[in-house]
Amino acid sequence: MNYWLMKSEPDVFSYDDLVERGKAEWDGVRNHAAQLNMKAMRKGDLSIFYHSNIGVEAVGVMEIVEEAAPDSTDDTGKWIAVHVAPKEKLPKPVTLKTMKADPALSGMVMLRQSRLSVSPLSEAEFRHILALAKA
DNA sequence: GCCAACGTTGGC
DNA sequence: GCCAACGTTGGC
Repeated sequence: MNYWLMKSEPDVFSYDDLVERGKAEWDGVRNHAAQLNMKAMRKGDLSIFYHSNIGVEAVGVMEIVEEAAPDSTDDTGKWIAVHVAPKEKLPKPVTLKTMKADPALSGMVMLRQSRLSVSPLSEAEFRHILALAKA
């Protein structure tokens, strides 16, 4: 099982929107590195849902429920998307500031490449973020 | 609103 | 194939 972190601007699509919908296509990703990460996702993988721009914090956990398939918002046929479903809302959001300040998370890909919208997490990083959310 | 990081485009 | 110009993302 692998772990991921995916970003969305909450005024466009928030974790609560995902909860309301129950299941959603993670579409609109137009970056090759992020696409490669999505192609590597397997059913059952878990991902942190992160709110960029507004909030700037990890807010929930979601599960990959369908692996890479053509992005329905793309008419060139070049881009893929996965489907996700909400798993757990974090009891307390974990802010970017907190993650940056935590030595246990210093290797996080997202911290090193802030513009990458879909990035991998190690199992230790994933568990650590959950622990921070419950502290 | 500004700016840094970085991806893409296009001229050569 | 290089690199300058430009656009976008995302934090502050």
